[in-house]
Amino acid sequence: MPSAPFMLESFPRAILHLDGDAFFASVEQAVHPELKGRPVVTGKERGIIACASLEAKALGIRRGVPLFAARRRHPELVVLPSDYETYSLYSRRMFAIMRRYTPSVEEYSIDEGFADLSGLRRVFHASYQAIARRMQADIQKELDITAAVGLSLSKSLAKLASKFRKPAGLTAVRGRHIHLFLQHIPLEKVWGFGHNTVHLLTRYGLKTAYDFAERPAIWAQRLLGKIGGELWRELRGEAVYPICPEEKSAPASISKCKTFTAPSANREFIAAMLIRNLESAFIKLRRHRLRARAIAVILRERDFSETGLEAALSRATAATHEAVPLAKALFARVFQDGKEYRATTIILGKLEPDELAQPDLFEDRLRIDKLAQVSQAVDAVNERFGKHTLSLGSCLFLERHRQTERDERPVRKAALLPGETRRRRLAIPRLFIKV
DNA sequence: TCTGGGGTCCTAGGACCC
DNA sequence: TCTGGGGTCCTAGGACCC
Repeated sequence: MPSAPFMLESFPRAILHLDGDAFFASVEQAVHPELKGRPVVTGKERGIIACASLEAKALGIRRGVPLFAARRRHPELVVLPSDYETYSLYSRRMFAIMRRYTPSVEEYSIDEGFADLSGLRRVFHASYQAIARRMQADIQKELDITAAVGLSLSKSLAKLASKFRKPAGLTAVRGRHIHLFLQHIPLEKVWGFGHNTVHLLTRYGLKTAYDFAERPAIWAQRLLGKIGGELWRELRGEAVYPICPEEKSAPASISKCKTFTAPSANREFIAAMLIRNLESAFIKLRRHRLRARAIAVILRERDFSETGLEAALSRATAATHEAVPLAKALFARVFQDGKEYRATTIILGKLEPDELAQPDLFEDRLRIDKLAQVSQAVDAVNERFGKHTLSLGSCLFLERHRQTERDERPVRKAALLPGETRRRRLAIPRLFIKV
């Protein structure tokens, strides 16, 4: 296949993508060294593998697989519940190490980040690869976990490069080698090409990322819209997507979804599950010091099809009780008798900072203040004694269905560095309040 | 691969207004 | 109460990500 380097008009950048290897499982092994060398998976609490250690991956175990299936074939698996507090602690430490080299670090997810190294060769008297290697070495030495790194001219290319040699690899793709690199990359590996897009591109006879990048720009743009045009440029080495070093901004929406193991047609039960989701979502909303102006209710049927409705609240609120009537009304319109459902979802949307909320002259101040106080008191109790210790009377129904499960977490926790904090939880019986 | 949970962004089309 | 063209806002739904 004839191929020539892609010509770049803008000044090339040095973008690094760092990806923690089997992050959750590796952190567990770092905190519990006795688990090293053993096949470890996390996700016990959901019954689905959230992360598989390198040893587990070697056995063919992948994330998303039901635990019982993996366990049946591999009884030696070490199955752990997720411990997000510790994972995010390690995540913060990992990004802190990256930021020693440049402030231009983007925390893309808990285990992945980007950094813009452009112009740093002179500062460090080292090549970009050498800087990347130091970063990797720091992480391995200080955190006892490994990370794969990709280095190239755009985020999309750097992300492809970091996946090229895993675990712990370093792959640099120079401008003049992009066209060769892309010939090894199947379409589905490209960040932003999902199932549907790959299927569409395949119908046009494309197989690799190179096939896509080698088409005319206008073709990509017309076929795949804005994203298509952007990815086309990114894959040719133009840094279209900037590194966003800003703190993760407030979320645009907060959702809570819960699947019940056996699909159910029981209206009362499903409604109770939904209100439980609503509570969880509002707890998270208040933790972010936000108010919601809209809520959506979605029900997932046995066949995985979904129906839902969204509606605006009469005012932005952070009090669960204010949203209950609307949630129930939406539920009544979405729910169909006789249909079996397997999951409920609540989405809080149109979020705004809590402190901006202006009281409306005609509102019932007393009632609103009271409800706000109730929510605050509930949060305080739950914060101290565990989520859902106090919940709405509407959830009482769930108590009859609740299965008691105890976590068998290993007792040891990661040691904290000065200035780091961790929240503690206490288990006490659940209470219910009726409003 | 029979499928968990939490997000973001884009686009088309309708409602409504001049 | 016949009708062009354009703008904005909103919602539903698709697609994708980790």
